[in-house]
Amino acid sequence: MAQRYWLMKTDPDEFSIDDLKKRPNQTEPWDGVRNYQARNFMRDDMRIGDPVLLYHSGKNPAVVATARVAARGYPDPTAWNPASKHFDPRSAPDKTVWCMVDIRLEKEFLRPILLADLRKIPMLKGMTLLRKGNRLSVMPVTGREYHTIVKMAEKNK
DNA sequence: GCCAACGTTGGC
DNA sequence: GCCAACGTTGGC
Repeated sequence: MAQRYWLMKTDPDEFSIDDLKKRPNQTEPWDGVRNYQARNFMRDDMRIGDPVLLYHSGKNPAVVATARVAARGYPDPTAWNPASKHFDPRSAPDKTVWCMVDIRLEKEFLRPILLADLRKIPMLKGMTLLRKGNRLSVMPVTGREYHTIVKMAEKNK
């Protein structure tokens, strides 16, 4: 299969790039995703080494870094932990409903690339992220989209 | 803080 | 199987 590229959202109040930086190997299991489409991408399509754009939602929404898939899809144990806010009683260790991948930080952007700025780039007009009402937290991006955004970040010195 | 858009649930 | 009601996401 051709190289795949991804964009993954996180609410920085929950888990931000600064949290990711502090993790061992700057790697984190991407737990807590509770959307079937996003789960299917992680379970079925993401491969180790796939490039990922890391996105902060909320205030000043922006792409903040590049990252890599560091582990293929595997069961998300928070789903059967009653103490977790992402607990789902339908899930169990022997009956997985939810999956996650590991994400390793690659390079933090010197300056975040704001969503508002992405909207100004004609090349990015078709991006899933920019679609009205988009709520997916894990989504594919094209290679052209990925490289366009990385170049914007490199220029932003 | 508001609200549009979306996904899920549950009654029928 | 339909669809109204509800809860959540997330931009503004």
